[in-house]
Amino acid sequence: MTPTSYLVLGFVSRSGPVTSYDMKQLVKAGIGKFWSFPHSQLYAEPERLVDGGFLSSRKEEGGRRRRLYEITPAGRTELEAWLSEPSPEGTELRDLALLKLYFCSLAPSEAVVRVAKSAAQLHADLATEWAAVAEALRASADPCQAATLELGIRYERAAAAFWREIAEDPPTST
Amino acid sequence: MTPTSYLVLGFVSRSGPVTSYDMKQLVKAGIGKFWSFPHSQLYAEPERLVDGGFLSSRKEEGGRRRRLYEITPAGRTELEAWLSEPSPEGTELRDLALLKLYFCSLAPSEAVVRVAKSAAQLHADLATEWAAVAEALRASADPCQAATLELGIRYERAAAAFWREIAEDPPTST
DNA sequence: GGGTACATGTAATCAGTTACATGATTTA
DNA sequence: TAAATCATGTAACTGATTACATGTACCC
Repeated sequence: MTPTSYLVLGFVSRSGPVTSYDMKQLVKAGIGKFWSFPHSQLYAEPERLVDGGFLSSRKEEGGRRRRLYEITPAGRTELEAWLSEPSPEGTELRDLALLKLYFCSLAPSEAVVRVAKSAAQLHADLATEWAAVAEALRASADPCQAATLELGIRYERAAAAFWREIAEDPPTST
Repeated sequence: MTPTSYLVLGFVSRSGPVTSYDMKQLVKAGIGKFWSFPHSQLYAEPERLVDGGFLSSRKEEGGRRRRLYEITPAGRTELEAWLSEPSPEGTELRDLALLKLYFCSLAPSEAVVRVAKSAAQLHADLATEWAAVAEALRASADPCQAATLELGIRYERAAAAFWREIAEDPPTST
């Protein structure tokens, strides 16, 4: 079971019979803001879960003949067990700008400033964008999704501040 | 070119002739704290870069006959171009605990509290651990590496605080 | 001198990425 | 009715993960 497996199990369990395209939309509207899941995986992964007995699938008769997925008892058991057990892994913070900063001693300080300014702008924009999304979620729907976005927003704000500091006083300048 | 490519290019450029094992150690000491690179990639990727003309390799004669890598002019050009251009991608925040929180409406609130408490402890521990590493780096060596870790530390502190709040007032309780 | 941990890789599998391709709806 | 966009997948490739395997140094 990969993270994608649990993502799919969660969507199917929460949103009833869904298609891969539905999940693609759900990703785009929420978790996908900071953890990207390519849509081809949202087509491939449910098939694996059907093979494993965690989902059942059926095809629409008319129209687009889409594949609809539903969770099985085994799938529900698996998901609930996973949700209940602590995660000891910590966070992967994958950021190419940060990797560039890591090697900034190899670059001229103008380059570092350029990268830092662009990152500061980006993270500031993302923070405001997500804040709007979270606001909408909080009002209408699931507080769990809103809470998840909240950590993302806090990260984006911290990142924006951090990159502004780097742009002002790049580590190579000393 | 993948992120791993640039990681390897950066290490080889910064630390002169290095072996894959050296890079494994470098990862472990720094960037690997929040972005994991499995050691098998640190063996595979340099070979790809040699094929592409970005690195040269030679074998030690005596002893362990290890493979040592050095950067070529083409490799240096590639690395410097990459370092100088802004990164528009943003950060991937991959965290299984956060994914669990995203689906917390499917779990009993005791489970959410359990996961949140464990995550709070974990992130608090990581924050103090990295702070020590960053302190050592700041004193002896490269301020760029220390700066990079700094964002990691801020994230860990924010995450620890966030999860404490979740544990106290889980979203499902309402 | 036997065990343990460090060091150095390889191999097999599988997931993830990118690109391609086509059918169905809407809109101009 | 043609164009554009939304919807729904498939295929090829390649990188990442996991597991295996063996050699070397150190320490008890």
